[in-house]
Amino acid sequence: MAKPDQHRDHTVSDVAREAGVSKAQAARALGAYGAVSDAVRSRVLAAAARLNYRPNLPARALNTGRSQSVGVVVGDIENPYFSLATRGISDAVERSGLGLVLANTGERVAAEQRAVEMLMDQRVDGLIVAPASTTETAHLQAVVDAGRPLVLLDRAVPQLAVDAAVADIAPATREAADRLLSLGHRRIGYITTADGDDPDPGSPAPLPSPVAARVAGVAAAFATRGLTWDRSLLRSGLRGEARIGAAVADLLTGPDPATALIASDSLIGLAVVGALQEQGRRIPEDVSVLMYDDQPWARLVRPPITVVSQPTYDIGYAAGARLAALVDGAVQTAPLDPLPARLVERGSIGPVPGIREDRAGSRPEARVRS
Amino acid sequence: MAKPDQHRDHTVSDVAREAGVSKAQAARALGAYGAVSDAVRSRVLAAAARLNYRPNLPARALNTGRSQSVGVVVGDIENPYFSLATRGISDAVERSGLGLVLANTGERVAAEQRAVEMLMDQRVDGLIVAPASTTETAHLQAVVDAGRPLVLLDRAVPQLAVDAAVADIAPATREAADRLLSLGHRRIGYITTADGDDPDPGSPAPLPSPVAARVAGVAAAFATRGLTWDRSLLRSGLRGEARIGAAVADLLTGPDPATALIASDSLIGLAVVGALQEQGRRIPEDVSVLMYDDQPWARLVRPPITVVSQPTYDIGYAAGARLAALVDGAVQTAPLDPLPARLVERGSIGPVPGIREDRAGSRPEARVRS
DNA sequence: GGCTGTATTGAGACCGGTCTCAATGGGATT
DNA sequence: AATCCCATTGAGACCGGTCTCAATACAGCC
Repeated sequence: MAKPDQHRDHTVSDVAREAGVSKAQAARALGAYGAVSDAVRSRVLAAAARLNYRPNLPARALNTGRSQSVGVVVGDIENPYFSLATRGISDAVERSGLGLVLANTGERVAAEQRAVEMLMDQRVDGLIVAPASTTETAHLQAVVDAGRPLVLLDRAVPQLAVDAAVADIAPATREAADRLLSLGHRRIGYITTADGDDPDPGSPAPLPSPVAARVAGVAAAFATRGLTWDRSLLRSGLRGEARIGAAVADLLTGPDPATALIASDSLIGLAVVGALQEQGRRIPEDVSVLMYDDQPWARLVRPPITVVSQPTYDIGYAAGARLAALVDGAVQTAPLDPLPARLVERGSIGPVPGIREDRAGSRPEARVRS
Repeated sequence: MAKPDQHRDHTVSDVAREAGVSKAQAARALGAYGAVSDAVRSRVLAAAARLNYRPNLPARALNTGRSQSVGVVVGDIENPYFSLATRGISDAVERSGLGLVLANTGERVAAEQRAVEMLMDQRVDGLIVAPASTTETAHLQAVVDAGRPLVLLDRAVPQLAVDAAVADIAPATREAADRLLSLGHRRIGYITTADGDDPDPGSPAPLPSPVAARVAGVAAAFATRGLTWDRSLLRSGLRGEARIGAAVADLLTGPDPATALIASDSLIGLAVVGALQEQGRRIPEDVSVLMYDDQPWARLVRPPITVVSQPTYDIGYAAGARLAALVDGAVQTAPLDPLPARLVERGSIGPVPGIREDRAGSRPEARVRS
């Protein structure tokens, strides 16, 4: 029954023979390049259809050096931020007939380096990368040096002169922090998965740029009021619900606990809200909560979560569109401008609970682990 | 400044010359195939390192016919189900050193056909597809005929003799429906994005298999009690929050409204819960809600949502692992067995509101459009 | 020591396209 | 009608690997 599929699909030469023209002419007609007369073109195309000819893309890639596809390197496709951005990228590059090669790094720099290398070996026409590190970027510089278009996603890298599709989160962050300050909050905790706690106080924190920008925004809001944000309330490098829950518990206990928490992305927000529920803390009566990324569920929970909303799809789309343009040979155009983020106020932030003196009872410490 | 990057990266021949061996031997050492003495191998590898040699993957793909990558075709990467499954796939195939080429179809068959064709042209080593249609599968049959490994994701196709990584949702569905029945519900609405309402009553509905299985499970639960599920409560082909909201409103009005709603995936669940909140219906007092896929937010909303939970990541991982095995030349092994789904009861389902006679007041029809 | 068998080696064809370059041919120019 | 031009055509090199095959080398054997 199963004949030993000896049928080896047809090649340009087969089509040429079938159409009665030279291989070169057939190739030109099929590849839509060079000069071909209408008569020859239609005969070749007809022959190709008759034989059900399909081009061998690797062969084409071999001698053009381009593969009609772009690489996308993200930290975690499972993160709604990246999956939505990827959708935007996909929609954008598809319009240019480009395919998508995806690589997941788990936010590990080593994996990112391998992925980028592999994609370059594959001769992708361009690369979109959400860099895991702001400092270890030699592999990205190598992409630039090799002359391949590169667009960064979500995170800019100062020392890299390439386009970056990012949101302008500083203003909305400052606005959000200011809102918390006007509600009386002074102890504001910030929780992020990103690495880069600065062990040497005084040295600039090597946090990924968007996180750094957010943290800076918070600090700026304090500074505007002549106050100083207590940087010890920044918790970074937190992976997994358990560790985030522990950080939440930790931030809310002790002599001078946080009264508001900022979650650096929706995955963290999920863990924070879950931990608070589990620990019996009420939002916003006991703790105010602010989150980055406006996921659909944010307005369904009770109370709905106040968020800094980013146009994630659009950011991905912008990255894809710009990369497609560069692949098409656009000369260096104006840099991509950051897309606006905005504060969406919902019910999860409220006035600071009580005054320091009479806080007993409003913070049910015993209810941990319901 | 920008020197005309004339440097054309090094090839096997360059390495061979540098190592003082023949091109053939260098290629064998670099490609890790054929017979090479230790002495030659180490000299070649050293030379390669010195020149910073990188293989040209398209060239390799050209004459091996394999590209060290697999294609993944999903309906919508933005859907948490697919992004999580994709993560599983990615983790699984990465262990075999395979890359991932992603294609988004928007659940459109035509786009799926184009994507599959393109991936085949690219000579991917295998394909994972979540087919948009159960009936239009000629392009998938073509993959099989071409001898490329194919694994279906989430949805099986009866007439296609290939592996499928799916969840066994029928039992959990029957259990869920039975639970609703025992709570007194008789009017159960089912809402899905999938196409395939059967216009000809009597003809088998061409719903994608998992949806068909779920619908069948509901009907079976009714049948077990000697009842019949009113199929007019099935709403399919619903894309976009607006249309889902309208369907919800529609199902809940009229002489014999639904008292429970089943959302076929988490995106729909989101829209349903949102619509209910907006329309001023209380869960579960006015309407019971059941959803497929246990997203993290399901237990954070008030009340937490009762779900049929699928091991989505594992399904993706299983698909990826099986495909990798097939790519490695595994002979047809035992079919993948379905992974278990289970009912997770939370607070979103409750007894049917009142008895038909005195339902006034418990269903606030006027509150629509708050 | 001569013989057979296996491990290495190098030359060169080949994969399926693209592209250079010289040759061909018809139309426009004068 | 002769000349020039330009569009079209075909032959064949080439892209950077893999792989076949004959040649060579070295081992163990009688």
